[in-house]
Amino acid sequence: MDTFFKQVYSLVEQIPYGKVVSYGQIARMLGRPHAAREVGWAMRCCPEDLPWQRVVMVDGSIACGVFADMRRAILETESVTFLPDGRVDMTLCRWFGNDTDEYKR
DNA sequence: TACGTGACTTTGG
DNA sequence: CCCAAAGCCACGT
Repeated sequence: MDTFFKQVYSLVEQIPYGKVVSYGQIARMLGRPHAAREVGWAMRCCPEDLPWQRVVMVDGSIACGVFADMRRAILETESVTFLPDGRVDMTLCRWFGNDTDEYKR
């Protein structure tokens, strides 16, 4: 992992089953609190090995894209808790790094 | 090298 | 509470 990009992939791969993380959250973990868009850029590459569907907006809503509906379906399959609004329950499913707590507000 | 764009976040009206 | 605008970082052209 030499690039921010690679770090994003590694981090997303570490997201446990039934958990989700926001773009800004990831960016903050990697030391780029304002690089949320970059995370989205990395996701745009859509590696099949990458569970990018677990990466959502900070408010729990699914990111843009024609696959938005599909992503929601996948997350439901992942046993992720959804709110009646159609958003992920970040309160219960937000995943924090293993030990890093620097990104905690 | 410079400008434009984007699967975001936060703050203000 | 909802809508709009600004800010930030990296890649593509």
